[in-house]
Amino acid sequence: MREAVQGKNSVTVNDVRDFNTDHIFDCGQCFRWEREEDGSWTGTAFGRTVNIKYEKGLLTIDNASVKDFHEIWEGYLDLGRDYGGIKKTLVDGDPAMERAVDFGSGIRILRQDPWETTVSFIISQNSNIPRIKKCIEKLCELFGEPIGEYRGRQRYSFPGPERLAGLSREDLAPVRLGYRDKYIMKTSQAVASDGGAGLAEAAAAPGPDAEKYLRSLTGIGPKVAGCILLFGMNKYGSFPIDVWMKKIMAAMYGFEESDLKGMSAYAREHFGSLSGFAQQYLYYYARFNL
DNA sequence: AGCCAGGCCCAAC
DNA sequence: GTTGGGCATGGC
Repeated sequence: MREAVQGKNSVTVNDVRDFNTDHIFDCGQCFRWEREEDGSWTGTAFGRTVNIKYEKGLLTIDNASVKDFHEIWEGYLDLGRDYGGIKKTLVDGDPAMERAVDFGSGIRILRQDPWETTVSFIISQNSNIPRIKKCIEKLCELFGEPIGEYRGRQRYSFPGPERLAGLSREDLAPVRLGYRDKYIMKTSQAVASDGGAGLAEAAAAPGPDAEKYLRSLTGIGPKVAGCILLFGMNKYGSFPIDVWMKKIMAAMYGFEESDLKGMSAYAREHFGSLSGFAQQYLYYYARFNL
């Protein structure tokens, strides 16, 4: 457990390494964080809105208590993990990976809520990040719970499966989900049908079992499942491949962009249980350099 | 204006 | 089991 110091409605943590808020919140793993003028980031997770600032080893979380820090943010930000060690392992004998790791050296894989991650990545398919963010914010405004005002704006929680399961296409129309509306409806109904037990079991199960459950839901194929496994279920052997990953795997490792199987096999062999971390360094590098 | 986006479903091989 | 067309919408 990290030592955290209570300030005026804020918490500070010292000696945080391998951490960069721009890398973390702008690497496509989360959609509810916005960059402020001063370079800090404001966002909502697990029903709380905070502002996170990082400078030279000092992490400041505003609108949070030490209790919140240990209950939510320490885990969410994955502060217990040795990213230095992970990077060293990945970079060893791989100059391409070294470039990617240097570029996104402060990336951390957030430990997000499984349900929010599931819905978010169903929405993400065949879309782009600015639009995905807008859809999710609208979804929360319309169907989440108001959780108080922060920095001059009312904030909303992410709506649970029971709430979304009761909605019609007409209800969802203002969210502008396009054809994904029926995926959200069907998956919400399926998850709510057992009170979320199936999803919770999947999150606690080994990767392949979790993937089987996710693939049984409507609107979740291999790529979306991979993202949910990685960002919402702590399955770090997952290596989701989207169009950007195809491009970077072609550019850096010489694959044909159509050779998904080859890419997956390569990740399994060379990155193994660290495939998810490798994927994030490569994805972030691709997004800003290709 | 037109192409593309953190793809999936479904039908046809 | 693989492949290809269709899909809603908006960012750029």
